[in-house]
This record gives sequence, structure tokens and C-alpha cells, in this order.
Amino acid sequence: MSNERLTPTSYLVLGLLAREGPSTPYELERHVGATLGNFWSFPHTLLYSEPARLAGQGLVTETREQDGRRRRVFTITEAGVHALQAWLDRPHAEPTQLRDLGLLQLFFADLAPPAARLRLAEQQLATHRAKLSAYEEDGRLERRPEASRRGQRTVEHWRGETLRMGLLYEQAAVEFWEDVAQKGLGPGEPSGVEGEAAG
Amino acid sequence: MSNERLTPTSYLVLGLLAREGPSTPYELERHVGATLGNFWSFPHTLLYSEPARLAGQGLVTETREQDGRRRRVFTITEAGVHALQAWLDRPHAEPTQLRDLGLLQLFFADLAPPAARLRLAEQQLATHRAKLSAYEEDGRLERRPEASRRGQRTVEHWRGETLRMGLLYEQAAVEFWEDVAQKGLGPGEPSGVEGEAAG
DNA sequence: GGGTACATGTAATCAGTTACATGATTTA
DNA sequence: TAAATCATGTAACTGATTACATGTACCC
Repeated sequence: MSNERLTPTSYLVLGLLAREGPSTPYELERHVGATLGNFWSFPHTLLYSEPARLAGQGLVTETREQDGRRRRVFTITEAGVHALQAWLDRPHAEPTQLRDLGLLQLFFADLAPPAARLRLAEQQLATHRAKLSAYEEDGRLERRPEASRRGQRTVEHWRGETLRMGLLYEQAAVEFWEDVAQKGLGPGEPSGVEGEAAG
Repeated sequence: MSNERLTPTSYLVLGLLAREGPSTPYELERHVGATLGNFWSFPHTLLYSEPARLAGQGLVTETREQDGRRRRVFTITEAGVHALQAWLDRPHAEPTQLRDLGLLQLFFADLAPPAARLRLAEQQLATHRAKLSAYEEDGRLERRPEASRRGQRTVEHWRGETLRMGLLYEQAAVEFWEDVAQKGLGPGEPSGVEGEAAG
């Protein structure tokens, strides 16, 4: 068993099962959606297929409810716990992937007419502002005093820290796009696309 | 021809071909590596396969050098230019994907022993600091005065803007991890992984 | 009791990644 | 001229996405 390649998704599932106990794919989905899903999307079908794959490697076990819904419940195994801990122990240095269609369009802004640039900046600004508000709202709701006992580093603590980086990114993005919009999107290169086309 | 699904990679290729003119996959790779590749990795084989796919849709044409290397040279077509412009004109609101293994590990920091947390923070701090330095160095090198004529929004201008968002992210990340390290990684939940394992 | 949103899943496809391989230049 | 690095590519695989589909609970 084991030792196929494990992906970030694998560790996400293993980690959640280790921390939250036996879960259905739907529960995983809810949990992810409320946390990491804020900046790292995991389509719901992934949370069905990934546990199944891990089961094939003996890192989790699958059981099925007997009643109506017959939901699939996954439980982490000893082997799964070990794989998870080995990973948590291993430092790595892969750079962050920052995938943003808006930035890609900005990169090619010289190929777009000024009107499109303006729309881009406004759209991005609106999107990032909305996201920022959502983070702030979220943070306000869950600041339960007893969760942060002095010195103790609880689950909620790390959850909060992780989300804070998402919030910091959105803050930076808002400032960035404000700056882009303000510094002007005015006339630049001749409006059309160059690069003598063939065909 | 055309009208299969176009991905971000497609638009990257189309945009580069439109702006830089006919290019080989290797030239695309160099260009990407020096710009977007800083925060959005595109494995080099993608820059071989993607133009080929676009050729199948009539958005680019492929020619082959006759001499020794017989390199593949891709040129954007009229249809390709139109597809690109239509995309640049289209606003969209997909949220940024921020994929960072360090954040994933931080999310599960309560499952790791304090020593591992410490290593995590140090590793991340080193990585982000290095990346930040690279951005700053890069920015210093290319600040050629004539590139930024007043009011004109040149290719270099947008390139610079795009990279600036990458830099802002790294700045935020450095501050974030400094804060994580400083606020303490000390004792929290009982060290081991819980979540009663089965199997 | 019909609509709507929530919940749960399967299956096919394909974009992206990994693995592999070799030719051309430069440098020691 | 050997080694190292740069340059160029093919092919296989698979994780992630898309499309599809249906059951269950709640609300009007």
C-alpha cells in the first residue's frame, strides 16, 4: 500500500480527517469552503475522488452509511497519520502560485483599448474590495474571546492566521488596483493589436 | 476551426505572439520566465503543446525552420487576434488563486510539533525574503528612463505594473511570516495528531 | 404538493505535469 | 575534447475540471 504520489489535495484531506475526525466528502467541502477555499479553490468533486484515491493507498478507510442517504464516510488510518506527519515535518520551498486572470489581462493591457483597461481596473477593484469585506466580516464574527487563551495556540488560532494571509493579499490587491486606476489608464501604444498576423 | 475552450495559457500564448511577433516555444518560455513566471509557473512543455493546440483551432500557424535546429515558429492569425481582443474586452470576476504549500501547512500547524512549526516559519521567511530581493533587484535593473515617457503607457509600463503586484504579495508575505514567527509558535494543542485513526 | 435550494454522487475529458531524450553551444 | 549548460522536443499519465444526474429537505 501507500507511496503513490501525494498532492496538496491529499494533505488537505488527510489533515482535515486527522483534525475533524471521520467525515463525509460534503463535510470536507463545507470546511474547506469556509477556510482555505477563500483563496484556493477545491471543486467539490475533488473532495469525493481524493479520499477514494487515498483509500486505495490505505491512508484512509471508507465506510458507507446504512440508512437512506448512504453517505460515504472516510476515516484516516495510522498510515495516513504517518504520511501527514512526515509531510508536516518536511520543509519545502516551492514559491507561491498567484493565479489571477486580472493580472494576466493587465500584463497585456497595451493590446487593449483604453476603455477596456478602465473596465478591467474597475472590475478588479470591485472584486477585491468585495472579497476584502468578506474577510473582515468573517473575522469579526468568529472573534470569540475564549478561543484565544493566552499563549495557547489552538486550531482556531492557526485557522485565523491562515485566513489573515488571504486578507493581507486582498488588502494589497485593493491598493494596487486603486493605484493602477489612479495613475491613469490613458492613451498608450496605438490601440489595436500589432504583431503582423498571418493566415 | 476555433471555438474550443481557451484557457489562461491560451491567452498568454496569444498575447505574447501578438505583441512580440512570431516566436518559438523557447522564446515564449524565456519571456514568461522573466515576467509572469515569477508568480505563475508555466512548465516549458506547456509552451510547446499550447501553441500546437491553438494551431489546431486556426488561431496560430506553425512553420518549421529549414536549417539545423528546425525550430517551430508560431505566428498569430487574424482569428487569433480577434479571440485575444474579445477576451481582453471581457471583464470577469474569478477570484485570485493563491496556492501556497506553506499556508497549507500553517493551516494544520496544530497537528505539528512546535519544532516543525518553527522550521516552517523560518523556511517560509527565507523563501519570501529571497523572492522579494529578486523582485527588487529586477526592478532596479530595468528602470530605464526613456521607457517611461510622460503619460505614455508602454509595454514596459504594464509589465512593470504586473510584476509590482507580485512584489507587493511578497512584501505582505514577509511581514506575515515575521509576525507568525514573532507572535510565537510555542506550545499549543497536545503535540500528536488526534482524530482516532482506524485500520 | 410543487418549487427551490441543499446534498450527493458518477463519469468523461483534458490541461497540466512528469518523465524521458537528444542536439547544439559554450567553457575549461 | 570532455563536461556542462543551453535549447528543443515527444509521449505518457493523471489530477483537476466539466458535465451530468438524482435524491432529500424545506418553504410557500
